[in-house]
Amino acid sequence: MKVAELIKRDFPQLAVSPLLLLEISKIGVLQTFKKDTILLKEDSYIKVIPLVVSGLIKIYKEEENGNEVLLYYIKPGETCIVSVITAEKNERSNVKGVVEEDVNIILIPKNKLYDLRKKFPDWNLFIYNSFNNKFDEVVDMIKVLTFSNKEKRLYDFLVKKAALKKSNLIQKTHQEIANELGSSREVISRLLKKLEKNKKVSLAQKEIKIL
Amino acid sequence: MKVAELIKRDFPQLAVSPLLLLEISKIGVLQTFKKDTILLKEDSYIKVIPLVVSGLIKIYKEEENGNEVLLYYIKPGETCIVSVITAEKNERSNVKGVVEEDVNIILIPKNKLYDLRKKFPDWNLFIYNSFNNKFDEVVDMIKVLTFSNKEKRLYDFLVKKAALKKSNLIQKTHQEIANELGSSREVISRLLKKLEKNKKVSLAQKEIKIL
DNA sequence: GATCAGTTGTGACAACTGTCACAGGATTTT
DNA sequence: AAAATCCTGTGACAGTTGTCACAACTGATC
Repeated sequence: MKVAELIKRDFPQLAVSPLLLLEISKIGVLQTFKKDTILLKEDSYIKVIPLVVSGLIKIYKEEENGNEVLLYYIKPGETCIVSVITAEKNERSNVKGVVEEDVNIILIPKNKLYDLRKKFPDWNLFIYNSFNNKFDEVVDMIKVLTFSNKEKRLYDFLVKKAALKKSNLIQKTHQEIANELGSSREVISRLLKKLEKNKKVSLAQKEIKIL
Repeated sequence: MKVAELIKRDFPQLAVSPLLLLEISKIGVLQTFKKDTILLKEDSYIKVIPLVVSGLIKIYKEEENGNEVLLYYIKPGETCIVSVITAEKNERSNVKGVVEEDVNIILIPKNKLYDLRKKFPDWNLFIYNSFNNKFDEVVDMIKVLTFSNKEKRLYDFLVKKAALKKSNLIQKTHQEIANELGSSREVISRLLKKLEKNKKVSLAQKEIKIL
């Protein structure tokens, strides 16, 4: 499939302007990455902006001592908003991007951003939208972190992940979940057992089913 | 002082483009608000975008049951990024904005946003910058909420507040601090005592001094 | 200076979370 | 099928946080 068609299918926000669509299909390059590929390291400069066509990318924030928290996922039809903004400011990334499920992404060279921003008001709206969505997500996370316990945080995480995967089966180890939530394996195991007891999930090896 | 001069003084980011400056001084209206004025309610539509000239605005996220958390402050030279984006999307606000210290702000009518975005690339960069800064702040907050205890969160809060006030004296009751951090008064009192014992702060009625 | 409202201090207790220790399943490799 | 490795379950314990109860202090007003 051509880039232009992919865009039409997955980026309805952009579809309003055929001109922008044409531009992106001209400057964008379609590429595939496998699960666990590190697309973006902390402290590195941004060279390309990704538009996700299929698959899932996860964005982490790292702590000095090696800990990390998952901030959010980037799903098809979205771009990595922190990449865009960091690139425009010519700064280094302060988050980490890893492929969660094999992705197809359209890569736009960083040096085209200026043109897009200047020539296509639609591009800005798209960025504003993306920004708004991710901002809402992290603010919601702050709400949960402030007022709820780990059990709710864990359950929210599972439900959101299932929605993104469009499947109620989550294939992750307790350790992986602990890493993404910035907790410890034992705590996650305990809470999952509790959720199982309360008929919220069912458990198997490397597999959690949302009920 | 005229709006144009205020902008020149307080919005160096915008100063690059005399044209944009001129435009804002034409469409902006200078206005003053007293401490505790509610500038923005949750669920209300955005009518104007504020550019803070002096003073301080605080942005809250509310929970269903009445709890709230402080997300960040808006200081001179900054705009309310969520207002801009919410306005562009024609949605209702999902945060609350309150005057923390008497403010002078330049108000820009919402319906001028489209023009600014379309005609002035500088405006977009300004928005991108603001966005980036606030995003960093909330992400940092997530880091602290995930990996640190309330004592660090409290101390970080006090230090940041002092920096914004440009004074090491913070005039707040323990209850007010508890509300802003989404905690309870007793916990804050206890932790402040502990900080005092460790020579990090000194305490008096309605007053905390950072040492 | 007595009263009162608002603010701060503190002990007791329960719930939650992280850590350590170790056992026991499940899967893969040999 | 034995061994090795990875994954999960669980008890014990300590530190943190929220809540309740109540005392004590401060500043303002009468």
